Amino acid sequence: MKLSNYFLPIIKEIPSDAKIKSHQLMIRTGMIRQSTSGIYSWLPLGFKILKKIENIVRDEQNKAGAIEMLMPTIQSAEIWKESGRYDSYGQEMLKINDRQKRELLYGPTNEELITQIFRDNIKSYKSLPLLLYHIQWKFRDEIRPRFGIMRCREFLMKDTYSFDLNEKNAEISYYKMMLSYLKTFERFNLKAIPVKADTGPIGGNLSHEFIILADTGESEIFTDSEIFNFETKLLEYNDVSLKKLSSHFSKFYSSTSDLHDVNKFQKQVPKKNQIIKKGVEVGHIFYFGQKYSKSLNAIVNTRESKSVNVYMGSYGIGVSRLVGAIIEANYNNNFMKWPKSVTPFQAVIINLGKDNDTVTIKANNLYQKLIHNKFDVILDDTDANPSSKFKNFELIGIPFQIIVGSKHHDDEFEFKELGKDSKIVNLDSLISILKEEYSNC
RNA sequence: CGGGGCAUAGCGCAGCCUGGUAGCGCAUCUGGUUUGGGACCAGAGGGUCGCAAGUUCAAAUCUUGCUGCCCCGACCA
Repeated sequence: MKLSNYFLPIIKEIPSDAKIKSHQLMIRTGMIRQSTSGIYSWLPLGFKILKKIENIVRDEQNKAGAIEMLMPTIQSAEIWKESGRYDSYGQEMLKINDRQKRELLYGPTNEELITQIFRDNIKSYKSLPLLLYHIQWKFRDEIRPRFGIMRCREFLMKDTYSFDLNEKNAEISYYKMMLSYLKTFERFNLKAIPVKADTGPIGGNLSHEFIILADTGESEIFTDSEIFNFETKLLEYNDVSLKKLSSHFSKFYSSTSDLHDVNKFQKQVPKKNQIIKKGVEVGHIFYFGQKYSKSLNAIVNTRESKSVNVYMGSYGIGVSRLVGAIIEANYNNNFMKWPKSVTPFQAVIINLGKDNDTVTIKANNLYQKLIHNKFDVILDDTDANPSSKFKNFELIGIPFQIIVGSKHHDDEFEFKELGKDSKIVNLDSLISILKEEYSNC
């Protein structure tokens, strides 16, 4: 992509409405623009990052054996009346009437709809276990939206639903998702801590929130530093691995403020290990058993020809919120820096030359070479001042810059990783460095 | 939903108290000089001053109502 052809509206001033860093940076770098309170447009840069995050979430869901589908944003009120949540969900639900005065709603979550689909189509234990997910926009009419996309009304969420024949199997599905979540967040270089959580309006009795530590977070967590001593890389989706996982995370104290037990915390966690920090909730998993399968009548036959209401769980990741959470976790005073897995461009070529001079030709040739090698790069081919180019691309946080100016010879390129000193490399090693850096993404 | 604040050019703001031809900075466009850390000169375009009503010879300015947005709180992914 050439910057001159791209849509990247950068703002020099800090927007007065934006109070936290991720919100400010997303506005300034032209990632998002507010449409109305709590509702945002995703401009090309932000959209690209959002999609990259979405794809990683998708990839890890697929690896865990979940199957993707897509349910609509608009749902009928009927099934919500059946489950009893049409009234109990409260004012966060956006209710809509169509021209026939039919009662519709913009889905805040999909337990009812997926359960309806399940009950209408699955009748046998042989179809179980089943993990279905979709990545779809949700709407929750927050009392007070704030912090940009961190607490907004319309947001992109991945939600998975598990269906099992009994409680024991359902627990396996639950821990599969827990493992999948840990692996997912690691791919963003984020440390997400699973903490025991309140089940809220979703209902149920086993639940973890996944919290990313950040001072601007809205959740407070209490945990044991030992909980971090855990390696998910070698764990697979089998009984042995899942058992290891569940025993590790039940061994150590970790709680949100809702369920926090001060005495237990003091007794169970050695002073030096006590962690009390703020964080951003980026995922939430629930096991709720037969809550919806009973109210919505989702029944399968067992091997013994008995009817059983299926045991279910639901598992959410705030995909759009993750964009903000990743920024909150990665910025410093001078710039933010995207993890390589989600960076909007893998590298930026900053051309400091003038029209048609040798520097510009060199920069264009490099651009072609990198495109040819399948790198996703952006070339700053504008005639802005060098200083503003440097500032802007630091702000945007692309991890690697290649600066092409008149200082260096034909086969010398200035290669700079954000936050580090630049070094001079030739074309071949430039390409192999980039290949190496992006080999895991 | 309670409390507070704001609404004037794309963005950030001044003007309002004390009514009298709409301003500044940044951004944009044109021309020129620049080009390794947010450059300079000259010029240009861009506004039903959130909406509606009222007071007045005259309203961005005073009054009333409405709408939108932001902040604090309770609530929540």
